[in-house]
Amino acid sequence: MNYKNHVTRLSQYKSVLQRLVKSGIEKTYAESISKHIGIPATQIRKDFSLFGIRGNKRGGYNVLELLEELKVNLGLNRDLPFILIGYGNLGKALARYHGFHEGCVRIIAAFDPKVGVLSSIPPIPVYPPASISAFLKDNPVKHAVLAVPDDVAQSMVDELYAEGIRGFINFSAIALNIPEDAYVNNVDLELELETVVYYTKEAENKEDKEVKKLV
Amino acid sequence: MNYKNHVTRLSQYKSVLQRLVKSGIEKTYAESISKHIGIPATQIRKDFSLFGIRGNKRGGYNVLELLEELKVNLGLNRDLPFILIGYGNLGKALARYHGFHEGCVRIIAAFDPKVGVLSSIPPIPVYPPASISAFLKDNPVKHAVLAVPDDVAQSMVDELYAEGIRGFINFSAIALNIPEDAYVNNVDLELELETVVYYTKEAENKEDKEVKKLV
DNA sequence: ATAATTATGTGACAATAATCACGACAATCT
DNA sequence: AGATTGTCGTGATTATTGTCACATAATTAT
Ligand SMILES: NC(=O)c1ccc[n+]([C@@H]2O[C@H](COP(=O)([O-])OP(=O)(O)OC[C@H]3O[C@@H](n4cnc5c(N)ncnc54)[C@H](O)[C@@H]3O)[C@@H](O)[C@H]2O)c1
Ligand SMILES: NC(=O)c1ccc[n+]([C@@H]2O[C@H](COP(=O)([O-])OP(=O)(O)OC[C@H]3O[C@@H](n4cnc5c(N)ncnc54)[C@H](O)[C@@H]3O)[C@@H](O)[C@H]2O)c1
Repeated sequence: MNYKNHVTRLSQYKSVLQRLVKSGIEKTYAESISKHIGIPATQIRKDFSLFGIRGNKRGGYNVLELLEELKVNLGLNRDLPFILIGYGNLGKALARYHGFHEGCVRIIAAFDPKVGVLSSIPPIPVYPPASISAFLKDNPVKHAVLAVPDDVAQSMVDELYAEGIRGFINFSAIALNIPEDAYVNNVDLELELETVVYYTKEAENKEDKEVKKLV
Repeated sequence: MNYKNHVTRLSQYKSVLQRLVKSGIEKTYAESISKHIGIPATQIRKDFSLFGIRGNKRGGYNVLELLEELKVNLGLNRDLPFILIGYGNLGKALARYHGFHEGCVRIIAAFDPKVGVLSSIPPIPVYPPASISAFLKDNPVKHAVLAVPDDVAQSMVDELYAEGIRGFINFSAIALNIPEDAYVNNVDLELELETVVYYTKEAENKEDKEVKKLV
């Protein structure tokens, strides 16, 4: 199966652990985490091993401790403000999402030219893009979510990089050029829908083949 | 680097090709596709080779033909209606996104209990969940986007599977159980933001190391 | 005490994926 | 026509990733 990569998996583990904490569970096991997310227990242990996370022989893992170690390894054990560029369809959805507040990630402000003046009506304040520079001088943010139209994405990255942003989540479909010391995560939602079509077709074909075999 | 997998890449190639078509470009080369998305040209050729896509020796690829072949291989050369379950923050964003209409993927209806009666005001009609079954009897849809709260996701999958849906895009954070002949693509947006934090930290550390080396 | 049980942790192995090196061959040039 | 160039296509090679088997430690049972 496709478990993506070790960092993604670490984040998935963290997500499960957060839910365990919420339900008041104190101890867990590789095997039971596996049941939650469908990643083999041995893979989970291997990942932990890789990151130097250790449990108790025969005793599994203390939920709170494990969660803390996962956070440390992911760099999520600190305040993590994000800014949001583009308060359109997708930007609004992200801004209004309350799940983030339970995690470590917080969107603290959005920027969109549609807003003439600064406004604090939505869950987060929305400012005109011209004020990004000033905002970042007061708020040491390192991460930005780009939910702007494809054709302005690159120029926004350039500007944001110049202002000190080093981590980007890019929802536009175009590839962005950035310096070595920054990181972009491209999230292409259209692609996410399309690949499902492929794999669904695959499943169909497999069935066909099996049917053929039986004949 | 992390180019995800061959299917994802195929979809990326398709996306570039669509843009080339729009700009009226007729011929392209592995090397120029590479420039657009940052995937090495040899990887691109290897992928094409794997899927039996062939170009012209020294002549590159005919854009329209290549696009068509990519679509065929991805299973996107046909009508691909999706239904959307959950018309909340994220559901609305997806429903209102116009990029889909230019591609092959179309969301034709949404279902949400907040709508008491059927309504056609938004870009797509939104119906109460009780009418899913009836709707699918009239419309042979195979794919669904799940943008519902975490705690109802599994029960919706069960219901949708029973009604014939075989491909799912799941935006909730919990893993879904499905039969072998169906496919779920989990898209966890919180995780997408979090992993950026990790990689940004990595870049920082790398810098630190280099600084150390110089000292 | 000793044995049995149940997890963890990790090195060895297997599978998968990416890169490289180079041959084939069509187009263009001389 | 023959040489040259540019691009493709792919087998061989290397790197990455996942799986497995089993040694190890803690706990429980006898
Ligand atoms: N909405 C979706 O479901 C969806 C799906 C796939 C991809 N995407 C991609 O996500 C991105 C955003 O999509 P959307 O649907 O939210 O688009 P949208 O048009 O609704 O929103 C874009 C927003 O960006 C703002 N904007 C424009 N220039 C700006 C600038 N320089 N600085 C700050 N803000 C600026 C616009 O005013 C607008 O509000 C696009 O690249 C789109 O291709 C969206
Ligand atoms: N919005 C985001 O940015 C974001 C980010 C990360 C994850 N998510 C995840 O995406 C999912 C949706 O998030 P959201 O922000 O859109 O939530 P939301 O609460 O705004 O929307 C959920 C919608 O689902 C509807 N719903 C409830 N039960 C239903 C049912 N049985 N059938 C059909 N519809 C039903 C609700 O009426 C609501 O409109 C959640 O699982 C959330 O964790 C969202």
